[in-house]
Amino acid sequence: MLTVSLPDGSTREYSESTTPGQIAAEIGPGLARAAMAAAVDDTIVGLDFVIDDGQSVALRILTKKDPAALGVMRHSAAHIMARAIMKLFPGVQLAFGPTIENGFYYDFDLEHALSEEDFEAIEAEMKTIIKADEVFERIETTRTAALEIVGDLAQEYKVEHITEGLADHDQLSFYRQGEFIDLCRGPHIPSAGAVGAFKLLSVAGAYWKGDSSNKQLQRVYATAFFNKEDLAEHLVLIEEAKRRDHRTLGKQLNLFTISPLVGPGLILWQPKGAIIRSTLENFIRDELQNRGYQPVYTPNIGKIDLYEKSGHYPYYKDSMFAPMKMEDGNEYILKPMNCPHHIMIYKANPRSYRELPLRLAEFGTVYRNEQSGELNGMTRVRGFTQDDAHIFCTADQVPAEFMGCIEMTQYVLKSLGLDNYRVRLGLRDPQSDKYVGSSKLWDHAEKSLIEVCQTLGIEAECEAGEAAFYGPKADFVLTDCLGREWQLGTVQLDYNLPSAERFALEYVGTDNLSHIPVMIHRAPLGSMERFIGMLIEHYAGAFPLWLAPEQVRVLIVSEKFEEYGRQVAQQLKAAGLRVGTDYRAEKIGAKIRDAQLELIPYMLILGGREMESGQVAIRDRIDGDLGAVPIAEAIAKLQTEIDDRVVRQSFSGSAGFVAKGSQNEY
RNA sequence: GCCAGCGUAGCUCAAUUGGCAGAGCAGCUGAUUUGUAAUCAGCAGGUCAAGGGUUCGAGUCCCUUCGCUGGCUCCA
Repeated sequence: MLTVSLPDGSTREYSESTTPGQIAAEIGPGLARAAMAAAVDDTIVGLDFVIDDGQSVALRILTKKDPAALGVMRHSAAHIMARAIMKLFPGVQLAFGPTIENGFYYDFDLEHALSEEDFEAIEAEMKTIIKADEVFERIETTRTAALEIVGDLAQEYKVEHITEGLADHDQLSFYRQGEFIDLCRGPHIPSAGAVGAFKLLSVAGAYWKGDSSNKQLQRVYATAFFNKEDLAEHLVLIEEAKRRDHRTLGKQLNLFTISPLVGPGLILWQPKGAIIRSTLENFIRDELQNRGYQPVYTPNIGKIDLYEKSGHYPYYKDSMFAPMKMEDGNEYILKPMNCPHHIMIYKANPRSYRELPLRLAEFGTVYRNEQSGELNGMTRVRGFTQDDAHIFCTADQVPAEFMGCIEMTQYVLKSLGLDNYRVRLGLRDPQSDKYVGSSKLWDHAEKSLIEVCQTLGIEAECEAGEAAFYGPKADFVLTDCLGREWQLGTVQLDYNLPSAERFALEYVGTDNLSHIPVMIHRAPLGSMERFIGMLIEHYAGAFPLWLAPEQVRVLIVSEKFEEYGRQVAQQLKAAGLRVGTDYRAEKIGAKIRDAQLELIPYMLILGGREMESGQVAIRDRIDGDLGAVPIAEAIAKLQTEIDDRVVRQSFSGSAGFVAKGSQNEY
């Protein structure tokens, strides 16, 4: 007896094995037509999946409306793409072709170097395949038979995959569609016709099995949807992301520039970008002071011996700028981290438990020689400034310090209108013994990390094995207004650098004995470069008033009012506002347009009426003309908005972009 | 670093099979004195990324280097 329960609560009984496809057909021809896949006890399967007799299962038929069906269809689309490419180019070797966040890719090894020029032909071929609407047929085989099949097809990568990756699978499956057959776990949609709309997006190199010592394959990225409208919507979001690209906006709005002559990956902050950065830095500086941090300054270079001692140099030599050799025999390097310098400040005095926690903060600029292919605008650079601090504390103080770090990050992000984030807790891999520090310390720390997140009501996910060898960590992952993820700030415990093997840090405890402190690295924003790069994209260049480089611009209706304009501008400046002026001999419409395009939050428009009444006409970037008010009133309005750090507008759509931010830089 | 693509004025982009390097915006000068998203005219602006080669002739074809883009690998 086979019992199948359906989402509506009803149950059906069968005397023998059956499939979701058959059950859907029984329920109704409409459902059978709409069915794409099924979920049996929450496992996604194809409609041809055999539900064995003698069990009791929950079944859901998945139609085009189910997000899970989209993933199934996209994988089928990957097969269709592979089939098309094999048809067009001889000697294609297939590697892997999985579904990803917003689409799918397939890795190929072929003689012809694929380029976007080939996309048209591939898409045309795919269209033909989809139109033919052939079924995806599942073929189950034994290992031996499977090896024979891929051997006959001369698919070397599949042979290797069966022999190695699938070594412990006795039973394997293939999917056949027309002449195309591919080793595949499935499931697939019933037939190709259900792929409503698709588009090839890009081609890129990718190493076989993600290992750079392996051969590089050609990866084609694409996406697919059940209907044209969804695809169009997705493409609009891709366009929106392009429009917000911080590299484009940074150039347009004169925020920063990169000069090949200065060097790739080295950011030159233009005055407008520098205002944003320094405003943000001042904000954080105030907050650090409130929270008991002490500012320190350390140089940009240090003797190589310092980094030998910390262990960084031997390990990260390749991604550091080469040492500078001096005539006296000493070698110096550009600092890739601030922590060893801060440690030396700690070590400059004998420390008592009474001084702990000692919190040393610095906007420290560090240099890392990132691989050239890795550089990207402000988000991946060779010189960057961390909003860094190191906390030296006792093991008992770790939970409170950790709590403080998280709270500060929460506060900072909230002040920027960044509400959508989660915390990723990197914990030990229980199998590994690579970790520094006693397991008692680790237990204590990991437990307190989890508890603090719970107390603060933060969405936290634990990832075993993601901890650094020297301590557990918490990374902030922010989702921006387009749904893209950015890895930003981090809090990391460190049992390594203070240890006797490294810097042998000490403090005298209440027991008058020497103890080793715990060190916490933390940076709520991560790097100023990456963070502001992200902010530019999140705000699409339209910064909230408190951060806007030019907060208000005075526009005069004609040159007759220039003198009045100067008076108004002077008053705004005196009130501490960042004011710009436009006294050009242009029509007011042109001046407004220019200010609008430069994303100036407020314009004050001055003509005869305003001059006579001592008023200003406020024009809001978002809401337009707000009418005339006395100057003092306009100033008060802007100041309130600045003091409250109001974030007025940020596009909020859910593009579901893939998390492409690289890892944090600690 | 690797694979692929790209590089023309400050910016966005043209330039036919290899045949006189162009436009809009921005800039400068002048005129205009303007009421809520573009006033008009003139001027100036280039080692076509750099270097080498093929050719009667190269922005265009080939090679090398640099830079950028999309990915991969890496990321304290």
